[in-house]
Amino acid sequence: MTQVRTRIAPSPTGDPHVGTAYIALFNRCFARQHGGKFILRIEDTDQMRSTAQSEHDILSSLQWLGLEWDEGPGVGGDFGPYRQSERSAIYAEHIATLLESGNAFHCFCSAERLDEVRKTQMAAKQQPGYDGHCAHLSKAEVDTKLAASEDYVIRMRVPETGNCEFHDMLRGEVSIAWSQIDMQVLMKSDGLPTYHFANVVDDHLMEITHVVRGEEWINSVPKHVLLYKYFDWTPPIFCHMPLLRNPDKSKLSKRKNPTSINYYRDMGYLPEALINYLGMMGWTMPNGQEVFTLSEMEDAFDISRVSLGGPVFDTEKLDWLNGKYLREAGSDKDFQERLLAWAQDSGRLAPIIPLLRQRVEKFSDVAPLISYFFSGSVAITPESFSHCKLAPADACKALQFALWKLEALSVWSREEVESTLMTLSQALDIKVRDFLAPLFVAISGQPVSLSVIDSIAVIGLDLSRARLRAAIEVLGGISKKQAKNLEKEFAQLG
RNA sequence: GUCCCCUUCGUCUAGAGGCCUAGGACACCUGGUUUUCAUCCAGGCAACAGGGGUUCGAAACCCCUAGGGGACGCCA
Repeated sequence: MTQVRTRIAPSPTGDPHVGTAYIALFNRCFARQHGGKFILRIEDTDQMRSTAQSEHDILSSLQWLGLEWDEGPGVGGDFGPYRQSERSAIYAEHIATLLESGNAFHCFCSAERLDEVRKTQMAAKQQPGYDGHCAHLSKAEVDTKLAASEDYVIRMRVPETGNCEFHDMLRGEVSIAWSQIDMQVLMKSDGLPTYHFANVVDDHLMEITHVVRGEEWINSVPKHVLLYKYFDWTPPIFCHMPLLRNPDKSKLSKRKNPTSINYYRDMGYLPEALINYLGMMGWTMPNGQEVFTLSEMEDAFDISRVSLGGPVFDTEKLDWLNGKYLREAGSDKDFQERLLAWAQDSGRLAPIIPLLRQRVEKFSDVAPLISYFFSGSVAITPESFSHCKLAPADACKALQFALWKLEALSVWSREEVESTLMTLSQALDIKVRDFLAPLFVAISGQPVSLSVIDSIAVIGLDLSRARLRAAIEVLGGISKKQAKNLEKEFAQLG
């Protein structure tokens, strides 16, 4: 019997997401349970959005959670490179095969034309998709266009009739009509592969036996099995996990919930508690045990015990669980060490020392001044803002705009935070002092504190976002309608 | 809109046709312990989406309806 090999394939385009950790956990447990290997592959084929920072954060947060990989970046292995941006030659070679066999074709359509087509189809209430415009160009026509160096992509051919039937480990037989499947782009005009193509090629070459991933992929399985067929490869076994949900049951998203693993780390959750909690999303130990370690989960793992209803990622139970670990696991000494490590390693202490020194006369003055750096939320009421010059509605707007600006920062530094907020206060034509007043309250819970700009820089986007949102709520919140108007106004600010 | 997936307490879930008067955990409520609070302990509230079948027997199997979610990109 061949060795089980599973993988997690994150795309380094943002914060390390708890959903990534969730899927990584199940992949790892499945592999370990079968004495197999768990592989990490970086899917950085989106040149525009992939960043080294994001890749670094994702890798280190998986490590923080204890989800180390057997093969992948930093570890090596016999199937590398494990970064798709370093595998271009492989994709070029494989796309040539498909072009030769006629299973893929050049497409010279412009983005504008495709938009147009899609719009027309939508208006006619048809299934949106590529209309096959370039599917039947003659070899001569293609050569002429290539010689004229026209931009092109490469698309796959798809059967027009019949159904694609495949097996899912958890859901059994699934059938999707080929007519539902678009002539997917495999190679983009920048010469890089799309997810669908790179994913299939890499999973095959890396000898992945089981693809365990989120339910969101289930509709693209036909594209993938078709590619396996075109290459005459055996497809892996598919297993689609339920998606983590917001309390309103929609797919877990940072707009509605903290989704960054960094947020949970900064809030002072223990990695083993977070892992334990993720392990109870859609899964239970055969003996019903609720508190368990990663290695206990790996030993007892049984993928057929996954339940398919999308679990709500609701932090109440996580809080209880984390408290239980804090109270019951380890000695008082361990607790002390972990607490100190958390405060120090979070990078929050060192940068505030210079600010702090100017304001204290004795060490005993320190604790009240810095408590908000080490808090999750700060206690505020509408009255906390009563000294602000801005009316509550304007303060709301200022806070929301500030949040959006901060979220858009590509580099997180004191200087960036400062210039962003200064520019924003000018754009809004509000005195800096008045503009910053509600921010002081939102971030520190007090009208006066250490520099709010430094504070934001130090506590980071995740915690800042949580506090700004909380403050907006306290000030009366923003309705959906208002949000739309604000978005418009914000866009005009430039 | 089209297609696909899903549906047990508010939330996470147990449940593989009779062991189900549907079990556990979180949250909530009540009581006990505790100088307060928290912890801890004991108890309580609370669910099989609806309708049809199949079967001696359905939370479980099948069908329909409803509800929820996802996908429909030169993003992954």
